[in-house]
Amino acid sequence: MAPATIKDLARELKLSPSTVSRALRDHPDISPKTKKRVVSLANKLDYHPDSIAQSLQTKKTKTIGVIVPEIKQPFFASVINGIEELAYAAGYTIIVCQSNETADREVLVTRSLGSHRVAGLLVSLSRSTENLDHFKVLQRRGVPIVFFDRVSNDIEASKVVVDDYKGAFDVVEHLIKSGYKRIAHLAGPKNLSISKFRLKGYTDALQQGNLPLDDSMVVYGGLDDTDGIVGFQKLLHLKTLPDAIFAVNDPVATGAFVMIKEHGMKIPDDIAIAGFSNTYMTSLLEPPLTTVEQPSYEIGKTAAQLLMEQINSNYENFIPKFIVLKTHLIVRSST
Amino acid sequence: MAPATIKDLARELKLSPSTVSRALRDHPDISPKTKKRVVSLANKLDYHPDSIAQSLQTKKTKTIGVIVPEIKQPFFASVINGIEELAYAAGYTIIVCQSNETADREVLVTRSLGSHRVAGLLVSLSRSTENLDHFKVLQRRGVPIVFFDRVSNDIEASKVVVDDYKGAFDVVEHLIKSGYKRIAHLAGPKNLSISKFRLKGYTDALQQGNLPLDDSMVVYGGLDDTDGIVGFQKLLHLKTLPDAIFAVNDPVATGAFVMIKEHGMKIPDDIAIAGFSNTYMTSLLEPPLTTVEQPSYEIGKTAAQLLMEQINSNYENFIPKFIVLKTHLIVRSST
DNA sequence: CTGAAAGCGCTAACAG
DNA sequence: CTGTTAGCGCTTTCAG
Repeated sequence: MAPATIKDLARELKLSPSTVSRALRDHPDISPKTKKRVVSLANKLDYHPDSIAQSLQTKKTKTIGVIVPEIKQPFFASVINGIEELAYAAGYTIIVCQSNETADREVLVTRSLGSHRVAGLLVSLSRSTENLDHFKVLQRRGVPIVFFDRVSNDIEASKVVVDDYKGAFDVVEHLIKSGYKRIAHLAGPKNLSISKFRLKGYTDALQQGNLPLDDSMVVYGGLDDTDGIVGFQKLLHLKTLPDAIFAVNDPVATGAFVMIKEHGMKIPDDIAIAGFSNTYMTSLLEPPLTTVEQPSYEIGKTAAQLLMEQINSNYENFIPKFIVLKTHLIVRSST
Repeated sequence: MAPATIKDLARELKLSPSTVSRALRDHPDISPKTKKRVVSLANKLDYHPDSIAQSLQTKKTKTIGVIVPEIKQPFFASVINGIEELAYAAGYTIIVCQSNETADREVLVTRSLGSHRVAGLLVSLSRSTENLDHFKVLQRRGVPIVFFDRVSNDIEASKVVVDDYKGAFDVVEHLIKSGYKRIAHLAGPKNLSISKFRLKGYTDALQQGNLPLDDSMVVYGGLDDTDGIVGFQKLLHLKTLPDAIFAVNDPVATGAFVMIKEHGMKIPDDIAIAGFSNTYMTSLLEPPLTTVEQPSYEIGKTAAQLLMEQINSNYENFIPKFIVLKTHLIVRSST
């Protein structure tokens, strides 16, 4: 059974489609009596406006696109929850896409979202993204974009991040104060903003703590637990082992964590370890992991908030905002 | 800058819009020469078809709606990945919505998806859903729906589940064979299909193992770690404590796990514990958790596959399929 | 207060 | 092989 249309209502009520349309949207021109008749029939026939047709007409949709590297990363799942809460309250639907950490796929989904005429875009960059032209095309069309967590300087747009620098600095400072002297860093992909800031926080904390910088103590890798495993194995080749490790994020920390134990070393006595994000599972490890809390849900809400504002503004002379949310050191017994 | 339309291309090439439209879609009627001209200009102007307009015309969209209770549950995140892979390969976009485990919200997002004229729906029921009319409305409109994991008998549709009964039976049988005599069950919400089957697997395994059924050993709750915490506390009130616990899923098992340790009991010596799903974190617990592997990614792919078939069929005399995927017992040292 | 007419961007007969 | 025409369901002038 085909869904009821405005025409159906009009025919049945002996009104014109335009009148029905106005009545449905509570236009002041329409008499209360007519409105009641229209609304009551609409309910009876279970009428719902065809948002496709609406969009074609108004050139606007009530959907916003979200691009994340991977849904399965708990951090992003939580960000999406934040986005959804706000978007939903504003009557928007979200389309979630994954770049699977590849630039190619990111370009494709961005285009697809553009073709869907999304009202705006919320993006966390894939780890292999270098070129941002695919986003600029949409911006030129007037599609607002807000970046979060993984951002780039090569594009003018509002951005929401956490203070990765300070988060990293705090955790390394904590390690130093706890007496660790040889602190290694399992770093993330070199081109990611989060990797850079966390690395900088690490080096600055070492310097302030008067500890020597040692390039061999920094191992670059990806962001998954397997990268933690590989990274730790590289550290094992050093002449002198580190006495503490700061990993770029929790999954990497977890991978290293497992390897440390497999090598029969005690945490934190033989080697201490800390992560970044405070994903749920870190609290369940034995010993529980020291980490840095990132307000993931807040990031989502804030980014969505900014996007909504931009959508509802006449974006002539729009000034991008750069919002930095606070992190919070969580000390547990792994350090 | 407004995006280029078919009209723009037509004007520039001195062709009619229909010719351009056909050329773009590689229609056999069009001469190779014309096609080339059209395609090359399209690339130059960065033309992409307006999928909104396409949908309005064809009454079809290339989007499929996905409704899950919560994205943040790793099981569902993984299912979504499976769905996405298949949908994406078939040129479909997915709109992911959460019911947040409430029936009200489920009704709202279902309607919204209907209004978006999705080509089909993939659904895992919220835990408070009793009435399925909101889905039946869409089915009557010809929108195919495939249910997965959390399904209901009250609706005729294809369904994809795992063998919850056997999974539960296997794990409880394993507990019995390992010598445990007083096996408790932290059960899920009573009205969920998965709860019922896992409970039945539990009771049947006890019977086959000649162990007495004891209602006080079955504690009903939700599906989160907090439910595991609460559930375990209820078990503590028993005169004789259980020597093993089978939890309806991993989060519940984890909650109980933490409480057991907090009470100073040893796993598995004082009390053994097993979960269901094989989420990643279960392998990291100390001791690692015995659980039942659910092929979450496969569930997503299979459900999407069924949906695609149904979308591409003339659903006159469509016969719903019921697919049961195998589970796999994973024995670790918590039992 | 209501209606008629046009058009959003695209596709699909039907002609030529 | 290409063009003309009509229309998807809705909103929006412009008239009454």
